[in-house]
Amino acid sequence: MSKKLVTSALPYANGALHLGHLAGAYLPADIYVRYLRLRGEDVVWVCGSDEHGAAITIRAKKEGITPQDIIEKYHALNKNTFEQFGISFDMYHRTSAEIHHETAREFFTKLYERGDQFIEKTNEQYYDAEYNQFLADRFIKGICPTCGYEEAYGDQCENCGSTLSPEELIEPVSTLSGNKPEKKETTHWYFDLKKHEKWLKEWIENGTLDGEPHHDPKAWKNHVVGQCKSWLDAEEGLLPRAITRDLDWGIKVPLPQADGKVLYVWFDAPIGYISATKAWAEQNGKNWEDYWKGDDAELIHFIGKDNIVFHCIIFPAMLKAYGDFKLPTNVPANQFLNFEGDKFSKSRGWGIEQHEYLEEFKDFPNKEDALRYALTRNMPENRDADFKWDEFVEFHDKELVGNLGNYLNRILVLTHKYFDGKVPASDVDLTEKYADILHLTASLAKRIELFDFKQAVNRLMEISSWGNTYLQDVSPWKIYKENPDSEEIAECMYVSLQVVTLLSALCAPFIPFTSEKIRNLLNLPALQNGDLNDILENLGAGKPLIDAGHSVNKPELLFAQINDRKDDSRKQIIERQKEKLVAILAQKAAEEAAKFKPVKPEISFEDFTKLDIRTGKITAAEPIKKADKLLKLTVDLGGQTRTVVSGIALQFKPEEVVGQQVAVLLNLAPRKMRGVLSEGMILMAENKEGKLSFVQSDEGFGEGLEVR
RNA sequence: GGCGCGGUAGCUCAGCUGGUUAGAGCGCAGGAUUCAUAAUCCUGAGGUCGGCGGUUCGGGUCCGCCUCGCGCUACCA
Repeated sequence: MSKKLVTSALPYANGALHLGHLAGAYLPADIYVRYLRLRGEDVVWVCGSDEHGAAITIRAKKEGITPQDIIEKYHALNKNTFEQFGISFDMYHRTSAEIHHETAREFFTKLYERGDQFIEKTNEQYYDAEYNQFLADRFIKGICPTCGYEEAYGDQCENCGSTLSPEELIEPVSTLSGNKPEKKETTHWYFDLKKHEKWLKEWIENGTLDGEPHHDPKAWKNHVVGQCKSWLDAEEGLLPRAITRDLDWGIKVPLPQADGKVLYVWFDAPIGYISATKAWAEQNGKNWEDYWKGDDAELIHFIGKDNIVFHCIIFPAMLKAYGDFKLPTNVPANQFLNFEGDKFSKSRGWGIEQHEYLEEFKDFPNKEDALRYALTRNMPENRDADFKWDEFVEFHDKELVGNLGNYLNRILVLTHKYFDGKVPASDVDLTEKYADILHLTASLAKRIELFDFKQAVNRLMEISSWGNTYLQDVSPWKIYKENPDSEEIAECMYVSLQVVTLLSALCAPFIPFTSEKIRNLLNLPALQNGDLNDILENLGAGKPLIDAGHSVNKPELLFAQINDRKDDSRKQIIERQKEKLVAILAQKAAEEAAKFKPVKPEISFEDFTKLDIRTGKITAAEPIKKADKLLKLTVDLGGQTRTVVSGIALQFKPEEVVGQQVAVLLNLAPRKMRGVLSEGMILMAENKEGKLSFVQSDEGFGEGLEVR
């Protein structure tokens, strides 16, 4: 039997996870793994906390605590929350563990010793002399060259969103000492991805590895293969990627000349899958290598779409460079889940985190499965999806309550009513009765195997729906009025109890808590690994899944309706969530209205007079090739005309701006853009929506006049 | 501009390697039923499958062009 190793993206131990994470990489993997276990497969599912990286140290410094405090907090929170949702990892490890440090160092050393995998580069980087430390991008703050924001980081300005490098910051400051950092030479190692480009292309596009078939590329999701191709087909190809950083939090680079350097977190994180497997194997008396290197080993990564390139290109390249490791047979990445029409955003409070949900819904019966179901039903498998509370309610009340829960309840009530809670005997031909549900069951299984969980869970409801329809068609309550001893009643209940038993097992991967409840109500033993095989076999052979004479327990409701006339407590929980969103929107609107951008640092009058701004008129305009946003403008300045390139093409068509009065900054250093030399800058005002408006003098006032 | 993903009923989405009258759930209209958590079941209305062209006996499904949405990327002095 093949050995399957399943991984889910390691959550960064710097914060809690929201519903989008759950729907992206953990819930689908849980469904898949639970299913495989029920089929008796040899499967191991590993995950864990990703606990390195500069973001954690920065946050620690800001909050006056240690990085260790942070990772302890979030490792515990995330691990615990996953457990509560029934996310059934075989191992939830952490990258701060010694076994991981060893594994990652060993991995690095092996590639280093191969000699041809890494490129060593020395360049100048900012250094904080007081702290005796090189500064990672995020340790440097300064003024954003684009928007003038004073708190921009060395990698990104959080005000305008532009991507920066530390060198671009104006007046850079170390966040450690607050001093101006100095430049100093430092050496780093880069992974030479270019060497792997050729076989990666083969592997991704054709599914062949070393000339042998490896996997069916058509079985991979379109967007996964597409994004990989987009990288592999890029003009410049795959660029070398830095594997080391100057930082004191992480895995020390195992080289004598690399004091004060750690492995870049992206390099050590995926190796976490390996060390987690080692830890699991140690605890369970297994050999981890069977799952990573064995001939019959299969590797499957569950991730969100932001991680595709790492798991389909970079990590496979690392594994191949190391040698012996099997590469993933599939990477069923999900897209993103939005929340009520917008992206999840912690800072804006938009969305709900997993542990928050558990807290807010603590009085909501079967809250774990209610959410698991809603997220599965609307999983972002092939495109972005949107989580809405109204949909949550609809799925819950219509499908879990009305279809599944109600069906079980009907069957249990009738079994007690007519047969004293015992499964009646019947000589009905089950093969014939099973025809439809056998087909649906096979389809459900197939869909899970294809990572199509949304369709799979639909099949589950279709089976329940088949049961409801069948019951309605026979209507034993009608027959009972005429002839209480009719064979037909026994037959109908006998068949229905088979269906309910089938549902108790088939629902387990999706809604495990409910599965357990149904098993209890049916007075059946808890499901064991491999049980689904027996069930499928009996189903195919027309044999009963629950025997005549077996006693079932008294009915109990599986799910309590949210829109309940007699009890609005659950509806109130939902309403509270919706109200929170309304409040956030209102607050946001208020803030926007009151916002006044901070004034830039004071300048002297002399500074101002350096600017030479004059009135002008656009006399010609044309688009620039291969540039979406740029227009080439010819501006009449009275005694002179100039060519100015302006980034306004998204909002203005060339013909619209001809004749436009403008103000032009004339003494700005000329600059070539997309092959056109720009000799000035058109002044524009920009509103909150990003809409542009020309700054201009009155029509006919004149060209070339100075603006002061 | 380049690359990728997507555009199917009012809404959310299925439609495998091209093949008979294009499907489901919700919503809507009508009806049946009472075992059941105002649950269930049946019937119906509703789609020029983003647009144009091509390959084919036949295209939602393949190819080309266009268009719209999203993502990455270049450009924004």
